[in-house]
Amino acid sequence: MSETQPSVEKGEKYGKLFASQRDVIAVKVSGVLHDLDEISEETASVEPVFLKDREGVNILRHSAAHLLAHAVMEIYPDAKPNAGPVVENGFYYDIKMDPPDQDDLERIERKMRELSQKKVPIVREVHNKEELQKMFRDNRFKIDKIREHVEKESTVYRQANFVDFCTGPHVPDTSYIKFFKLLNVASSNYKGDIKEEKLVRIYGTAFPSEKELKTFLKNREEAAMRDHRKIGAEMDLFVFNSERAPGLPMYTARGSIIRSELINFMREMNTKFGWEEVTTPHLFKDIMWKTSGHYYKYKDDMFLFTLPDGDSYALKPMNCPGHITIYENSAHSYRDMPVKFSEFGTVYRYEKSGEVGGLTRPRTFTVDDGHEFMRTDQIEGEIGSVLEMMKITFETFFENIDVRYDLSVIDKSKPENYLISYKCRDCGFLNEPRRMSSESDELKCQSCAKNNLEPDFSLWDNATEQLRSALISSGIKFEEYPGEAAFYGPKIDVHIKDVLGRSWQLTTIQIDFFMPIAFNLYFINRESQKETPVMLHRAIYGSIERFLVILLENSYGKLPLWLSPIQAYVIPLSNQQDSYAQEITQKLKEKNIRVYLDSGNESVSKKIKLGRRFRPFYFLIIGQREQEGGEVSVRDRTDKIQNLKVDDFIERTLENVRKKMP
RNA sequence: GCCACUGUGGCUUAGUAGGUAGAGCAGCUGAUUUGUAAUCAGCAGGUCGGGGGUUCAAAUCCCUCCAGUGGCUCCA
Repeated sequence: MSETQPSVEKGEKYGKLFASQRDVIAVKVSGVLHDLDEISEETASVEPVFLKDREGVNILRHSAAHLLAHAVMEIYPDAKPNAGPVVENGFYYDIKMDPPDQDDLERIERKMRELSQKKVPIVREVHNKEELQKMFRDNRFKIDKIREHVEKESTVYRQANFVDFCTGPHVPDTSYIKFFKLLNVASSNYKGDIKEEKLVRIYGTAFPSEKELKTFLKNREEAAMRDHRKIGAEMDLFVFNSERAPGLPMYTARGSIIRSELINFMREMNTKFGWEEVTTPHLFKDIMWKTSGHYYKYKDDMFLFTLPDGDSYALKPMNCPGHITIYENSAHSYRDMPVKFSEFGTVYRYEKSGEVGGLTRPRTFTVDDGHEFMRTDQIEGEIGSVLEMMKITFETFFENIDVRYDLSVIDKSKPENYLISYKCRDCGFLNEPRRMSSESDELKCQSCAKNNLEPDFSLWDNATEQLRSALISSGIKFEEYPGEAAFYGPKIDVHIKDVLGRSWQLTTIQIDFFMPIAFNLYFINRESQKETPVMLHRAIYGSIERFLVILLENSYGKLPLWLSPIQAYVIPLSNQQDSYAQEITQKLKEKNIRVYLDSGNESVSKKIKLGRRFRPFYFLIIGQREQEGGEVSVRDRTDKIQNLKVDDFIERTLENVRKKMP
C-alpha cells in the first residue's frame, strides 16, 4: 500500500494531483482528512479519498447536512442551526426553528436540489476565535461550541451566504451532493438536556450514486414490512389493546407457543449450567424496594399502590430481591457456593408514555433472569460460564447477526449516581456503600461523624476488571462505555439491531457487590466467619419479548420448524378428503406436531394464499392420490413440493424438531 | 415526560370548499368439490379514539383528554 505515494510541496493545494479526478473529494495526509483546496504547509504525501469510500460517503453526508442547513436558512432566515453530524445511513441537522410539516420538508428538499444544481463552491476559511464569535454572535449554539472547542483559531465553511462553524472536510461544491433525500422530522433537546431548548432534527441521507440511494430507500420500505408489530399481527402472535392495557401485550395461543419454546430451551440450558429454577411473586411491599435501593432511583417508574389498610406495595420491576429473599432463608457454606437461581420472571415497569413501543419497550416483560451468589474467587469463571450460555444461545437462534458487546462502566465524575463506598479522609474509615443522590442528609462519616468523605472505587474497579478479563479471555471484542453501568455495578451488555436499525439490549451480565451488603447477605467461610458474597445478575435473552422481536424481524417470521406455531398447515383438496385429513391431523397432534386443519370450502390456491401469513413450516395438501397412497403432499418453505408417506413425514419432522433444524 | 405526526367496522383503506359514511379482505349463508399465492352470489358488521365547543348541519373546523408512530430524555 504505502509504496510511492504522490506528494505535494509546501504551498500547493492538497488536491493538486487529483484535479482531473472528480471522484476524488478529499485527501488523507498522515491519517488526517483534508479538503482538496487546503494549502499544504509542508511537503507531504497525500492519499486520495474517493466519493465511494467509507470516508468519502461520510464527507458527502456531512456536506449534505450543511446543504440542508443552507436550504433551511434560505427559506427561514431566523432559524438557528446547531449541529449536523453524520450518522449511520445518513445525517441529521438540529436546528432551532418552527417544526416543519411535510410540505415544508418538501420545500426544503427542493431548495437543496436547487442549490445543488447551482454548483455553489464550498470554501474553507480560517478565522481566529474573536472573529468566529463575531460571525456567529446571533447563534448561541455555535458560540457555545466556539467557546468550548476553539483555542486560537478554527475553520468555517462558506457556501454562498451560508456559513457554518465546522472543521470539515467537505466536498468542493454543492453539485457533488446529488443523490439525497430528507427522511423525517423529529425533535431533540440541545445537548441532549431535557431542560434545554427544543430543536428540530431533520434526518436525511445521501449516497454517491442514484442506485445506492434507491436501494437504500427500497430497503427502508421493506424493513417496515419486517417490523415485528406487523409480522406479529399477521401471524396472530400477540395482541395490543391500547385502551385497556397500554404497553401491556397479550400473547395469543400461537404467540405463547413461541414463548414456551424459548423458555424450554433456556430451562434446559439453565439445568446444564447449574441454575436452579425458583418462583417469586409479582409484587412485594415497598420496604423491599427501599432496601434494594430501587425505590429511590426508580419509584416514578414503578407501579406503586397503597391498600386501604395503609400498606404499600409495588409490582416487581426486577427479580433480584425475590431471589435474595430465598437465598437469605437458609444458611450457606462456602462449599455450597455458588448458589444460582433462575426464573422466567415477569416484571413491570412504568415506562413513560413516549417511551413505550411494541414489544421492544413494553410495560411488562419476562426476563430469563438469574441471580448468582458466589465467592470472589469464583467471579471470573462464572462470568465465563454465562458468556458460554450466551454463545450457545446465539448460535442456536441466529446464523449471522450483527452483535455488539459493551462493557458498561461507572462514570467516576458522577459518583452520586451509583452505590459507592466512601472513605473518610480524616479517620480513614470505609463507610458502607450508598448513593449520594438518594440521601437527603449530608453525608457524614459513620465513625468520626465528619463530612470529609471521598468515594472509594475499589469494589467497582475490581468488578470492572473481572468483567473485562472474562471478555478478553472469551475472545470477545467489546467497547467500554463510561456512565452506562447500573447503579449497583458494571455490566456486560449485548446489543442487537432491529429491522429499523435501532439497537436493543438483549443479554446482560452484571457484577454487584452492593446488593449483598444492602441485604446483609453472607455465607460461612473456611474460617467459620460470615463473609459477604458477590452477586451476579444475568439474562441471556434479556427479555423474551425483545428476543422475539429480533427473531421475528430477522427471519421475517419464517421461524425454524421447532419454533413455528404452525408446523403443518393441512389443506384437504375437497371435502371428500375431510375425514382423511382429520385422521392425519389427529395423528400429527398425537405426535406433538403443531398442526392446523383448514377444512373450508375454498380452493387449494386460495387456502395457501390465505394461510401464508401464518408462516406455517409446511403446507400439507391432501387429495385423492394422497389418500389412496397413505401420503401427504408436502410443500416446504422454499415452495418445493414432495410427496411423502405420512409416517415418513412424521418421523422426519420430529427428527428436525429434535435437532432444532433451521 | 418533551416535540411532531397519526387515530374511519377484525385487518387494509376511500371520503378537504363541513350536508348524518363507501370499498376490498376476513366473517356468516348459499352455490361450487376444487391439485398447490384468492370460484361465484348474497348477508351482516361502523355512535368515523373519548369528551367538550363552533354551526341549521362535523369523520371533516376549534379545544381537551387518551392511544399509536418517529425522534429526544430515560431504560434498574
